Amino acid sequence: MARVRMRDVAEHAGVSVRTVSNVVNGYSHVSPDTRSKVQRSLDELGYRMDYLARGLRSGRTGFIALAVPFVAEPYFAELAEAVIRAAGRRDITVLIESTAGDSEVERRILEGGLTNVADGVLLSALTLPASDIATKKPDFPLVMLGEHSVGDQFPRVGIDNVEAARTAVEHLLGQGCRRIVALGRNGSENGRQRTEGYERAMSAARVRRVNWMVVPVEDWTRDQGYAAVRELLEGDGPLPDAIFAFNDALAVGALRALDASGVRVPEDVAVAGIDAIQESAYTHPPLTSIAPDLDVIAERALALLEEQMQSPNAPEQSPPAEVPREESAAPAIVEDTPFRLVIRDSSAWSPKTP
Amino acid sequence: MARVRMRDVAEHAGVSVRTVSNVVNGYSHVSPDTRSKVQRSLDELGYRMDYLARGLRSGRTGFIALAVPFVAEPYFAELAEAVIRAAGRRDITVLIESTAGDSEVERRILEGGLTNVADGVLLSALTLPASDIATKKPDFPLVMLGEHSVGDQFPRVGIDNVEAARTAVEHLLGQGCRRIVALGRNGSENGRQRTEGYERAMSAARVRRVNWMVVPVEDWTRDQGYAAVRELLEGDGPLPDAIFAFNDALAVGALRALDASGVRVPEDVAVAGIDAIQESAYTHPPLTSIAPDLDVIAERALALLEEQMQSPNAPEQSPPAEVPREESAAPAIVEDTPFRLVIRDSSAWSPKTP
DNA sequence: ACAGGACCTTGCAACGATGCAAAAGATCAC
DNA sequence: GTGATCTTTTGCATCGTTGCAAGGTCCTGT
Repeated sequence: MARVRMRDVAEHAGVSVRTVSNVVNGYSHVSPDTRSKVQRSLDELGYRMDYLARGLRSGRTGFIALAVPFVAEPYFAELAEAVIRAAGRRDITVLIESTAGDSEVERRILEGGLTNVADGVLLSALTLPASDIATKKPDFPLVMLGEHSVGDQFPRVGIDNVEAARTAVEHLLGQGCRRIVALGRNGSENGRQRTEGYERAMSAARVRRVNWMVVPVEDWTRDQGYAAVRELLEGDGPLPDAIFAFNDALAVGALRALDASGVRVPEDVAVAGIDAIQESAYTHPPLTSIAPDLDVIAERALALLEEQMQSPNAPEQSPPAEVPREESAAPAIVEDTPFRLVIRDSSAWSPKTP
Repeated sequence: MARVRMRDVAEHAGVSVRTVSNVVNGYSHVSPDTRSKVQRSLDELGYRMDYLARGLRSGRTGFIALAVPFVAEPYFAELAEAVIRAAGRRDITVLIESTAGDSEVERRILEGGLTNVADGVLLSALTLPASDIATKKPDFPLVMLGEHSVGDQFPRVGIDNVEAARTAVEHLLGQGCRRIVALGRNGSENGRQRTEGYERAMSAARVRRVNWMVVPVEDWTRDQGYAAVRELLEGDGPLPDAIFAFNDALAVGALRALDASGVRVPEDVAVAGIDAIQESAYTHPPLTSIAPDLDVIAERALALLEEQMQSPNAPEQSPPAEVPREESAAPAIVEDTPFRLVIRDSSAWSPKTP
């Protein structure tokens, strides 16, 4: 059975191809009679739209692309799930692309590598250096997820990383901890911001600088968290009384290392993370974490994307710019979405179940 | 800057559109002179292929679709990552679709809902009832992942679930466990097979039937594993001495429930799972599990898919079938891929680190 | 000098759908 | 009955690319 095209349906129903198209697209001026006749043929032949062909002609594919560094990282997987849910409510299909944390791939996406196949792009950039972001000005709908890009010339949706980190550290301070390790600084902007949140909280609590401690890692993964804490424990410095991990994956690794060394959590060392991935409710002990509202992030990101997709964009016929157009662009859209502090046993003494 | 088309490049370089196409596609009979001239224009104008248009004309999009029940389930996320890696080696882009475990969506995919946009489909079906699978005969390249479908008329790649389960249970038996609970039966074929593996192992070890125990769940998720074990512990029956969870997510939930109740693992109850998701190396204690080789699965699946994509398929002009074509189809291709038993502390007394 | 190739380049039509605008038919006021 | 208006249906061109096959040009061997 070869592919059924509109032409086939048209012949079967005895109408023109255009009329079939009208029925399929719910055009209003079609007589009920014709509509049902066509619909019957449609069903009978099992017609399915060729989205490629439609996309070619109409410029709309019905797809959006979501680019994340690693699909298998729980946070990104859960984010993807939220985006898929939100897109489903809008009859949009999500195409997920993995950048493998490669800045080359991220650059290619910024330059439009996915625009032919997707109407818009959600990019969760990991490594993209500020310089690249600053110079590019994409001519297609794009929304950045989660990362405060320096220039902020693209719309961005995500939690305020500084505030999130500060909230977590404040909580640990509130539990009486003072020697708090910040685990996870790396080259990323995100890492910088979470470091800043840590410093602000420590500073505000007047913790002596000698007790500050920032431990670098390469990636925000379980094994890096494990290795870093392992090293920390083997060192000869005094033990910290808390670990603030920049994400839950690091925290999971940290918990494992502490457990393996017989360090009690939270009695000896309290632990908190960021992301509140599902896994974090099942660690030993369950992990205190900052929970971004992924559904809100996805919803807002899609709304912003749709806004851009609807605006004519007017790339060519824009009237001669009055202002020389140098950085006179619209003010950056930066949406900070809400987050919650989820307190679990890893930082508190009132046991809870997942 | 509007979209740059081949026509624009052709004009800029002073050649025909077709020649540009030839250069872009690496056609061999192009003079070095022309090639470099075109290449220069290509770069200068920043040309990017419109994959939609190419796909429309040539029938090849360069995409394959991977449909999994839930992107956020670690096993599927890791599987997706493996598929993406394998596809990357072949210059294929993977489009990930989430079926949300909805058999309606799975059916739609089997009927070809993704064929316009993808050259082939990898489907990891969860709920698809045998009846549906049995009656459909897709006219596009399709490979099933992981699930032994009853009819097995589609190529399938994955571990032998019966053997995998048997291996895990044999290991627990080898540790001296006898009252082993199988955790995770549900309506799925996969669940049936893992139950069978459990039963075979128990039977072979001559464990008295009164000690067999199969606990049903709805989904193979952490919370279901937690709830089921919680219930088990609250019941008045004697405690099991081991839990064999049908996947690691269930095992993670089980471990948490045991931990919360103060049951020691593995001293009181040993635990083993299937999948060996990354998370399983970081549980308390680290989880013994069956590790399928995801890279092999992905690699073999793509190879089978490419085989189908290359074969002409000849759906219409096939010579009048000598045999009435009823179920005389080619023998099922079922590739069982290797797996390993990864022994960690949850079932053994020789401590290991992740 | 010329047929036969090999090499390079090109024009045309087509993939399956929709934008556009006009044609055909129906309805109504006067 | 006639034009005006509204509804319903249609034909044609077109989106950006590649398949096909032909048209050149330049060797090569005889």
